[in-house]
Amino acid sequence: MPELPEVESMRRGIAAVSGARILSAQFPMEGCRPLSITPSPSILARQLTGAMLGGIERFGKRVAIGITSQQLPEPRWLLIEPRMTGLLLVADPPSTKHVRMQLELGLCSIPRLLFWDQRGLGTIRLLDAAGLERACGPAKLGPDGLVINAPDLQLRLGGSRRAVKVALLDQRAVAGIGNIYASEILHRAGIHPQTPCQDLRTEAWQGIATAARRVLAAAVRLEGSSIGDELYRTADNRKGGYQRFHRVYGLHGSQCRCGAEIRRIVQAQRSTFFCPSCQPSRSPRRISSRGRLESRDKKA
DNA sequence: CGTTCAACCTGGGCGC
DNA sequence: TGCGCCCAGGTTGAAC
Repeated sequence: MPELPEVESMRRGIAAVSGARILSAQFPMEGCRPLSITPSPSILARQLTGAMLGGIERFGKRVAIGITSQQLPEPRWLLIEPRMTGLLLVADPPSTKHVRMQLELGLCSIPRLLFWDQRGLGTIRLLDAAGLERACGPAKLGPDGLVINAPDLQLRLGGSRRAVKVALLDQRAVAGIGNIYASEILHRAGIHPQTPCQDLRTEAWQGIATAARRVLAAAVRLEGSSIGDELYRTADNRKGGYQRFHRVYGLHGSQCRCGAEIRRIVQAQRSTFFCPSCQPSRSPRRISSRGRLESRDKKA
C-alpha cells in the first residue's frame, strides 16, 4: 500500500508526537505475529518504556522516529516499514485486530501512537545511527522521489536493459516510487512502460523526473491514494484524495482522457497500466489494420 | 547483470 | 453457503 506519498502523509500526520514520553509499549500480536520486530517485542517494550520520541523522518517508504532514553547510551531510531498494509495511526485503527504496536504517550492531545498492519508484512526495528545508515543510507536508497532529477535518474538507470517501469521500482535508483505511482508517472511522461532504460534519451529522462516530482508532490498534497478496499488511511483516519486523479492505475478497460482504451500488462509479476496511445511503444513496430504485428525498419 | 519465482500474510471478490 | 482460486500499494533471497 504505502508508497512515498502515503508514507509522507503518515509522517506528517504523526509529527505532533515529537517530544512525547512513552508511558508504555505493547505488541499485541506477539506470539502469532509474522511481522518482524527487532529486537524481540519484550526487549523492545522495555527499551521504549520511559523513552522520549524525537524527530520523525522519512526514508523512501519508511518512517524513522528518533528515540532518546536514559537507558540508552546514544539516540536510537524506531524504523517502521509499512510494506503492503501497514498504517501509523494516532486515531482508532480500522479494526482492533491487527494492531501490531501500541505506544501510550504522555500527551493529552495524542494519547497513543499505533502501528496497524492487516497482512503483517511490515517491520519494526530499533536501530542505532549506524544501523539506520545501513538500512536507509545511499547504498540502499537512491535520491528521494520528491527531489529526483534527470541526471541522477539517467546516471543510475540509463545503462540498464530493464524495462523502465520495473526500474523505477528499484529503491536504489530512486526512493519511494511504488506500483501505483510508477504507472502514473510514466503515463504523464508519455513513456511506454516496457521501454528498455538504455533506449531512453536525456529528454525522456527529463520528462520522467519532472513527472515523478509533480505526481508525487501532488499526491502528497492530497495525502496519498485510497483505492480498492480503502485500506490506506491518514494517521487521523481519513482517506487520501489522490485516487481521484489517477489516470491509468486500476483503470484498464476504461477510456484514457485521449479516448484510447487503457491497458493492463504484467511486468515482474506486478500489474502495469498504460495508455497505448499516450505512451506509444518506442520500438518501430505497430499493429496493422488486420491486427497483425508488423515490423518497420527505422530507415526512411 | 537481469529475470523469475517463491515466500512472508490477511481478506475481499469471483466462479462454481 | 462453502470452497477454491485469484488478486492486492512491498521486499528479500534463491535459482537460473
